[in-house]
Parts: sequence; structure tokens; C-alpha cells
Amino acid sequence: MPKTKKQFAEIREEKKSLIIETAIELFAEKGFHNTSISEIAKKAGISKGLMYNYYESKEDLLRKGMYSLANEFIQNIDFNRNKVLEKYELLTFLNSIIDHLKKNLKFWKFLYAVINQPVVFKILEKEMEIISEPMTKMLVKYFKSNGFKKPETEAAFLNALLNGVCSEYIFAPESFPINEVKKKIIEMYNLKSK
Amino acid sequence: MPKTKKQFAEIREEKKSLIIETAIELFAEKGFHNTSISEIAKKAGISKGLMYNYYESKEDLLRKGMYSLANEFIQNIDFNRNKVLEKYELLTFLNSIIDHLKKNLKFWKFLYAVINQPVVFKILEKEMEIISEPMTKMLVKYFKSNGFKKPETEAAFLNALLNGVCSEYIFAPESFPINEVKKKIIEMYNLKSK
Amino acid sequence: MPKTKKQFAEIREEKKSLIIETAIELFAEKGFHNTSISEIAKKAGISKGLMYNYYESKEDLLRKGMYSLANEFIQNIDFNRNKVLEKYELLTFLNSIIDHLKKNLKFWKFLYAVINQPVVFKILEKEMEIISEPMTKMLVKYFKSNGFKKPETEAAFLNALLNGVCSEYIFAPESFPINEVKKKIIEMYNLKSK
Amino acid sequence: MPKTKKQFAEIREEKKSLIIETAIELFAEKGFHNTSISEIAKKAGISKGLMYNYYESKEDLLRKGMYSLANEFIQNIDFNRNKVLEKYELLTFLNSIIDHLKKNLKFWKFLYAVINQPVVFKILEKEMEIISEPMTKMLVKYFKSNGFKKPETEAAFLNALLNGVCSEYIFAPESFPINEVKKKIIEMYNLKSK
DNA sequence: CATGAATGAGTATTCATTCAT
DNA sequence: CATGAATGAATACTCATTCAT
Repeated sequence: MPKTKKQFAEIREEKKSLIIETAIELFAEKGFHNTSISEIAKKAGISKGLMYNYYESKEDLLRKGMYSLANEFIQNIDFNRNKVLEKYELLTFLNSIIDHLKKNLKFWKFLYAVINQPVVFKILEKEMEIISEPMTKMLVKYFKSNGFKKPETEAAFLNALLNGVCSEYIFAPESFPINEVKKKIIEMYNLKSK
Repeated sequence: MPKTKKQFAEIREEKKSLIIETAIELFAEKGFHNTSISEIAKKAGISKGLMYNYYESKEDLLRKGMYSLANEFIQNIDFNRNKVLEKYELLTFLNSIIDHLKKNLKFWKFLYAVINQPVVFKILEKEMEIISEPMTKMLVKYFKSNGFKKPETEAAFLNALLNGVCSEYIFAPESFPINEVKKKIIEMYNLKSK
Repeated sequence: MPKTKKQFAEIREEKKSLIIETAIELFAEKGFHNTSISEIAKKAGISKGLMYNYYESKEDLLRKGMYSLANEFIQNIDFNRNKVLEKYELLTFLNSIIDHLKKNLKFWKFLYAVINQPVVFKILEKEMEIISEPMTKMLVKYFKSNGFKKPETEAAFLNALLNGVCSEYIFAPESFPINEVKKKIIEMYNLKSK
Repeated sequence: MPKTKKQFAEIREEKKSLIIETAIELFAEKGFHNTSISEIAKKAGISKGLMYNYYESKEDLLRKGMYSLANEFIQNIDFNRNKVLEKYELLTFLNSIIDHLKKNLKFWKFLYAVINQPVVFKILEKEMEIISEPMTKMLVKYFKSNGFKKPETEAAFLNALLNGVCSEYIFAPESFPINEVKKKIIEMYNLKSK
């Protein structure tokens, strides 16, 4: 008796997850071009051929990996609000972004390993917009509605600052004083409630 | 008339510079792994064989390239002072770093392309310290001598901020408002001399 | 009510036909090596596994395909006569061969795609004899009994001519003037009755 | 002291010829898809890498091979005449084509092995026109200027006939009575001088 | 009878590096 | 000092075939 469709679908989903997670991990550790398909397959405990059963190519693996990470990030942060942002919400945003960073170091490493390679970035342009666009929009809106004189500059500044903080933390999670730095940012923007 | 030894040495040095500059340019544009030795040789107008006469390997090219860039950067910035930093000097530092960024975009692209690839970074660890170590030291010293409560945190913060600013500017030199952001940093630290 | 043995056998035969026809079609369109088992299975609406239930291998598919085509061709043409061929019968032969060509373009494409690949042809040597041997025999017999001086040469000539006609027609069915050419052959051999 | 440009050019030409000849031979023997680059390299006594130093890809090898064969054939046959064809010239054409066939069996095998594979033919469309176009033109012109009623049909017929003759001869050079068949064609068209 | 997940050997292609001249 | 022909190991990807269910 053959396996049911559902059984097959389950197997597929499990394997797909296993493969993409392994790939993300290796891309994060070693970069895109230094990771071979053989290596991914070996680490995932499957054959090279099977990988191609689930993903079209190495690029596909990269794109799908980035896509799922980006979406997962977006859901965690929740930019999608139409009403005006309150101060406490920017605080929430800051907290959640730094929380996500601490808890998902691997994913952030993947992100930075990947976007700083010109050729690799080209592959991901579309997927990257999922993250960058709503984030910038939200920041601009916040600074605008809170009476900052140059909201675009403010957004660019905070964006750069967060980018740098992530970058430094990824680079040396042990020694970079991320909590102290977060406190400083909160004070800078006067975000503490009460 | 045969060339003198000195002339030979000069030719040698010129060729070496030409090669390394070509390599840096290509690494910046396309990343380390997407640039082939053949390409570098072709663009530099020499043969592959000759390249190996001057540099041991592709890795060597990378290391020497980074080394020369780092030194050139250090000389431009001049961290090496033992006396206490004055405010106007931090201003100078900030100005010169952003100036250097604007004028040497290619080199900064190279830097970011290269340090964010874990495997490639491994090759460069030693060379990177030339830049990062004195910079951090200088910042810490400055904040300490200017009465900041947590000089290490302040240094880490400013470091991250500058890192982020460079990263954003490299990514989109046209649209990132670097001058406005610089102004904001100057105000933040109250650096404007009157 | 469970299916009877006979019904099962019928289903089997239908599936087998479906598979082999699909295979022939694809081999004709894309060549043997450019057609994958997956593709055949997909187009036939079955699983790869099932295909192996009916046929041993890709080669087997090719051989059985050729075998069935060859037999179908032979039955259409009816070479198997012991009595001496009359003129009108050669006319019939010519007509039926060209008719078959026009109506079964796919099969002829398959034939030519396949026999002109040396390695593939090796696989089919036995099956090919089903066609070529009786055809040559018949022609030789005809020319002999009709008083031609060199029946073997005549047979070889007509064989080559028909081979070329088929080849040209397969290649460009729209532009090759097959009817005019047929007329010319009929005149050449003075085959028109009365 | 480095090799001179001329020396390098010589080496290149020799190797290029060696490679392409080996490739043609193998494509003729085994077909395009059944011949691997490794095999070609091995038979030519060079490394796979070197092949790619001289030819861009396997397809390039095929195209360049066909191109050179086609040109060599064209030069042997000499279709390029503007004046009206005389009878003895068609005889010359027939003779030279069959001569070429006998002497260059490998090349003709290559041709037939290659053009009958749909996918492979696509690659060669442009190169094939070098042969087919002038040949058809010449035949049509001949039949026209010699008062045949349907010159296009005549050309198509002769074309098909020659195609078939070549095909049969390639297939069984020992047993196909090519000389007898040639004689028959000469008689058919009444080409014998005097 | 039927499925499609899984394998592994095979293929074209790239590229840092060596070396004879 | 200078050349580029030559190598070989590595890489992404394909596909006929097997097999547990």
C-alpha cells in the first residue's frame, strides 16, 4: 500500500526544513561561496541528489533561506501598523530587535555574511526589501509624528546605529556591551516610560 | 645601457602596486571568491605567471592588500598620540574618517566585502587588528579623559555607530545623508568649537 | 466487487501502451538522451516506480518502443508474400509507405532520431532487422522477377531513395514536395496501372 | 626568456586542431551526448582543463567542429558559380560529393549522428545552412536552366536521393553498392559526356 | 497495483597554481 | 623579468534506478 499524500507531504516538509536550516547555518559560518552543496548534504545527513529534489539550486537555497528568515524576523518585530507610533512602541521595537539578535545569532550572522558580498547580494535584492523597506518607513513615520525636524536623517541615523550594533555584536558577542549600549540608546531617545 | 639595480627595484615596486591595486578594486567590486587570478592579471595587463612572481598566492594578495589599506588608513587618521585627546581632536578624527570614506569608497567596499566573510576574515585577522585596536584604544582614552562615566560603553557605542554609518554609506552612497548624520554626531558629542 | 483477473490484465495492457506511446513521443521530440524517465512518467500521469513495474529500464522502453513500431509498420506494409510481386503491388507498397509516413510523423521522427545515434542504435540492432530485412528482400525479389539486370543495385537504389525521402520529409514536412516526388518515382518505375 | 608570440600561436593552433579532430571523431563514433569531455581529453592526451582553455564549452566544440567540416566540404564541392551549370558540371558535382563521402567517412558519420538529434540540431542550425543552402540553390538553378518542368521538385528529389545514398553508405560502407548506384544516377540524368 | 523519497555515480565547468621556455 | 600552456582537484547539478510503505 502506498504512502498517503499527507505522509509524503510531511516527509517533504521535514526534510525541506532540515536542509534549509543546515544551509543557513553553514552559510552563516562559512559564507555562501565557501559552502559546498556536498557539505550541506553531508551535515544534513542526506545525499546531494536529495537536496536537488527539494531545492532547485544553491541560489534557490540561499533565496529561500533568506526569505524565511526575513519573514520570521518581520513577524517578530511587527512593523505593520497604520496608526501613529507611540514612544513606548519604539521602545518595544528596540527591545524586540535586540532580543531577536541575541536569540538568533546564527541568523544574523547569515544575514551579514551574505549581504556584504556584492555578487551574493544581487541574488537577494528582492528578499532583502522585505526587511529594509518596512523598517525604514516605520522609523521615518515615528520621527515625523514625534516632531523631529529632520525625520529622514533621524531614521537614517538610527538605522545606521542599529546596523552597527548588530554588526559589532555578531562579531564579538562576548565582549560587546550590548545591554549598556541599549540603555544608552533608550536614554538618547528618552524612551523610558514614566 | 642596461638598467641599474635601483631602476629594477623601482619597476618592481611599481608593478607590485599596480597588481595590488587592481586586486583590491576587483575584490571590492565582485568579492574575493568571485574574482579570479586571471582576471586580476588581465586587468593589470600582466601575465598570471608574473603575478606569482610578486605575490605568493591569492590569499597573499588579499593579506597584502588589506595590510597596505589598513596602514594607509592609519596614517590618514593618526591615532598614535600619547597625550590626552582634546575635543577638537575627536572632531578632526570624525572629519577625517568620513572624508576618507567619501574619497576611498572602493577601499571601504573592499573592507566590508572582505571582513564579513567568515572564512576570508580568518585570513585577515592579524591585518585587521592594525585598524581596530588603536581606534578602540583612542576612543576609550578620549571618553575616560573627558569624564564620561562608562568610557568602554561609550567607545563601543561610537564604534558601532561609525561602523553602521560606513556600512550604510557604502551600500547607498547616493541616498544616505552622510553629512546630516555627521552633523548630528557632532552635536551629540558637542564637538563644535565655537 | 473486486476486479477480475481479466480486467487487471486489461488495465495492465492499457497502462503499458500509454507508457510506451508517451516514451516514443518524447524520444521523437527530444531524442533519447534528452528525455528523462521522470518526464515520461509525468507526461503519462504515473509514478516513476510504476514505470519500472512495467518496463525494466530506459533501454527496455526504447527497445520495446521500437519493436512495437516496427511491427505496426510491417503489418501496414505487408511484405510477407511469397508469390511474385506485380507492378501494382509495388505501387501499393510505395503508396502505403508514404501514407504511413504522413500519418505517423512522430514515429518516423523517433526512428530517425534513434537510428542515427550509434550508441543507441547498438541497442536496437535486433529490432531494426524486423523492418530492413524483409523490405530489402521484397525489393530484390521484385526487381529480379521484373527483369531488371542488376536487382541488388536497383533495390539498394530505391531503398536509399525512400530513406532520403523520409528523412527530408521528417525534417521539413511543410516544404518538402512529397506528393510531387512520389509522382516522379511512380513515373520512373512506370507503375501507373493501365 | 619567454616564448615568442609566434611560438605560442603555433602551440595553440596545433592543440586546437588536435582537440577538435578528436572531438569530431568521438561524436561521430558515439554521438554528442554519449561523448564526455573527459573522454575527449583522454583520447587527445590532454587534461580536461586544457580543453576549456581552447574551447568555451562542449557546445562550442560541436559548433566549431561542424563549422570547419562544413567549410571544408563546401570548398571541395565548389557551389559558388554564377554562370549556368553545364551537364558535365553536375557530373563533377556528383563525383566530388561521392568521392568526399568515401574519403571522409568519419566526417559524414559525424554529420548524420549530429543532425538527427533534435536537441543537438538546434545548436547547429546556423552552421548547417552553410551546406544546405548553396547546395539546394545550385540544384534548382541547374534543373531550371536545363529545361526541367518542375525544377524545385527535381532538386528536392535529387537532394533526397543523395541524402539517402550517403545515409546508406555510412551505415554499411562495405555492402552498399555505391559505385553501381552512382552509375545509375548518371544514366538517369544522362550525364555521361560524349 | 502505486508512490515518490532517496541514492550515487556521472557530467560539464572553473580556477589557483606550476613550469618550461 | 615574463609568458601563457598545462594541470587537477573541486564544484554545481542530473538522472536512472531502488525501495520502504
